[in-house]
Amino acid sequence: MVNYQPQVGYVLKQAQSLLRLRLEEALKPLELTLSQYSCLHLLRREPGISAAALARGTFVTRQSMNVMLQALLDRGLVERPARAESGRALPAALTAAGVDALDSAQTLVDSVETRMLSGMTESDRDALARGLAACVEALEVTVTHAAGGQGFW
Amino acid sequence: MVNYQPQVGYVLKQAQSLLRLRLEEALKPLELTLSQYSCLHLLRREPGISAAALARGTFVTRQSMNVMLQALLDRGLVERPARAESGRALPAALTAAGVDALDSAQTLVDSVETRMLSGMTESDRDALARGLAACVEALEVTVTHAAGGQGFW
DNA sequence: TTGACCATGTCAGTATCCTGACATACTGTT
DNA sequence: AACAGTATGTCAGGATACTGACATGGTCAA
Repeated sequence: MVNYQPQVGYVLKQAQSLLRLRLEEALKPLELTLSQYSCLHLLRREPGISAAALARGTFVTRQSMNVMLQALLDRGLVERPARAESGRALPAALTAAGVDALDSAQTLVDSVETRMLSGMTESDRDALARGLAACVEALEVTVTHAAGGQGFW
Repeated sequence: MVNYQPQVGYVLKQAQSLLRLRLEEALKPLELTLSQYSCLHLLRREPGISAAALARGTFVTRQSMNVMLQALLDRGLVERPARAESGRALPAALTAAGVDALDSAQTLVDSVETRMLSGMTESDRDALARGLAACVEALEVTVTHAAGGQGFW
């Protein structure tokens, strides 16, 4: 075998697929999808964020994010003014019910992630996180804009 | 900050999203989806494989795989008998055109992966691959069945 | 042989996400 | 002030993947 690079791409896809599956399973009792959880999580971290910024932070288009936000609005987990005070961006924020739902979800998500990282040493986890971060950096074209993506997980 | 675990999950999602994006961009000139490439790749590695097995190896359902296979059949990249000689499984295989398309795609995919892993040492790449493999193992419930998923990337 | 069990292929319906397009509001340059 | 450029929200349409269900074919135990 000449190069091992292909293995990394496949294992990356495999790990993310499996993690997504387990997280969806864990969140199912709460009637939350993984994307919705990501949205709520980012909303707690950055209250008043716009839908477009939410979309960038959760790796979906702003169109998809607005559909998702509408569902969360209908369920009373998120609130957003009908009109912006200044500019076009409509600042979204969690409601009290949204905070409660996120708290419940966070426990389940943390449990899955802890399971995923069990059996690894602290330095192993650091190496993994740094390796993945290096991949992201290498795949980014515009480094300037990328700096806006603050880790919120 | 108490625990770093959440960071790993987020960066994992970020890396996979970005890799997927770059691969889709790279494959676009060939009119191939990343899922279609994965399908062709696995078909070369395991000729005569069933659609259900293809689905497991590419992390989609067998229903989705059959739709994808139909498209590849229509384009003449894959061939599959109308009836099985024994059992229900219909063995699929690449056509000559399919091999050509895969060869072209492989070059593009390898280039993206090489870019992703650039700037990392050999031991960094090994650590990354081993860390991801450990995550997969920890998230699997049935280890016996999982052994069927041979890396084919 | 009979029956339960499992894997595969397939059909139907649904959900989610995407691309393309347009109008609106700010920003910076001329 | 006027203009191009950028960012946001939104509407419309299509592509892709999923869940649920059913029939078929093979396997294994009673």
